[in-house]
Amino acid sequence: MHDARLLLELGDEAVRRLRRRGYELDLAGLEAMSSRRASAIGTVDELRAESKRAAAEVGKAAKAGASSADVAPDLTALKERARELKERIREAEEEVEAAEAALRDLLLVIPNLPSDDAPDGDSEDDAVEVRRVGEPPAFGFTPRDHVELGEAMGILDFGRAAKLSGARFSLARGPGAALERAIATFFLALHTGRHGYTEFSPPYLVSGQTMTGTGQLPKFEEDLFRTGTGDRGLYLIPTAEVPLTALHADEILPAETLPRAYTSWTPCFRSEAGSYGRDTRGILRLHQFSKVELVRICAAEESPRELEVMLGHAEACLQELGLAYRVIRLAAGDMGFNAQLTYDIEVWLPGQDTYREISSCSDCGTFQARRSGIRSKDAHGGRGQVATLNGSGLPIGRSMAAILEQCQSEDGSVTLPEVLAPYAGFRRILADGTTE
RNA sequence: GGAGGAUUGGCCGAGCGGCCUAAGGCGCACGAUUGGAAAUCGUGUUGGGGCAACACCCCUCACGGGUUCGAAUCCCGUAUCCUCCGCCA
Repeated sequence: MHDARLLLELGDEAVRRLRRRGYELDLAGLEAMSSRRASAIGTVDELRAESKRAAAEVGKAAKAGASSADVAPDLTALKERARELKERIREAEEEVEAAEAALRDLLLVIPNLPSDDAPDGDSEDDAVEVRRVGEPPAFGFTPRDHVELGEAMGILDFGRAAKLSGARFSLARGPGAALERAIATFFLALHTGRHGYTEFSPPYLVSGQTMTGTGQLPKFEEDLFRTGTGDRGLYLIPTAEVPLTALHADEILPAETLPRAYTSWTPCFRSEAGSYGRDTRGILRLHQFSKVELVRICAAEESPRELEVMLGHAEACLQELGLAYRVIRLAAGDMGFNAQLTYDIEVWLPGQDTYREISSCSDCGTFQARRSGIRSKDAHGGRGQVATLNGSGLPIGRSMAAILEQCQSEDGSVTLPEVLAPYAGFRRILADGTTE
């Protein structure tokens, strides 16, 4: 959420930057709502001050009345005046409430300002490639995709997943399930051990308030799974970013404890409304998948640097696995609601003969922190704004797909990256699903 | 699900319907003292908002209502935590 005052200070600059992501800011409307709120608050404050004075007078008069009986009529008049004031305060408060609600409703749907580093455009075609790392493997045969490989080996079973839950679910079996666990554990060990992240095991069901704080609500309700009993409604997290970022909602963090680096391996639930027909094959786009997430909270001015650091941590996953990938910078109009700058990492998928998204690392600046009330305080009591960043480090399913496809042999076996063997307990999955 | 108890500032902890502009302590910051430190002394220290303003004003004692001229204090509701019972992986 934006600070109305900062947005107004930026003025036409804000309009220009938001236009880059296809949002038309009504500056005049914002200005009007903002000053309506300010004047309403001013009115209430004045009336309250007067009311406090009136109450004090009544108190004094009452005390005086205890010693002389003839002040009683005076006292009644004073009380009457105080009562009238209260009436007027009530009316003025209604106006404040209405003005604040109107302003907040507007602010909540304005997306973050894109950084000037984000290229122009509004589609994935407008992204700019930053670098390519690793060589896509050259096969002397036609590489199979992960669905073909996984089903042939009997480690992925889409038919039974559909029987259980319908479309867009997957089921891993035997070495497939072990491989998922191995990948996740490997990523966690890398981030907690080498990159200095603190691991969390958070709730997967969170309140609407938490979803609002991280910006999923009110705009993206249709993307979420909702559950509840009685009148209690909870949402299934679409990513661990939600609980990890909201952890410190309404808290003031000591500046010297920044940056905070958090990681968590959780299931993620997404309705994928609006993606009908896209990526219907395999484990690339599911209603439920698991992911190791990275979240960083830092001083506001550090966020561009922190983004590069976090991107490096996500890239390290692929480098360690020896997988070919590239990094792109998303166009202003193609970024998520909260982001001011986003890098995507795309891994090479031989089965599709293309690079596909495997990680999205975003700098949300102060946008998300303001919305959820995360602040900082230095040793001298000075208050500071904090920035939040989040990135996948990495999703398990897509990582597994990339491993199966990039590490396959002509005989239908898959040789795991060296680093995974200790976690998986085997180094190869043969065509018949046995391991060695 | 049932019965009781609790919720006060960064932390602990007092608090009679008006002098709560919240005692006291701890912690922290700054200063004095010191060769330097400890100890000691002094000062400051909840967080928001209105405003050009560190002036002034308003709000904030879990949250939301109510009673009252006036609520941390009384009443109602909600949330969370604790204890016990029930159920349960």
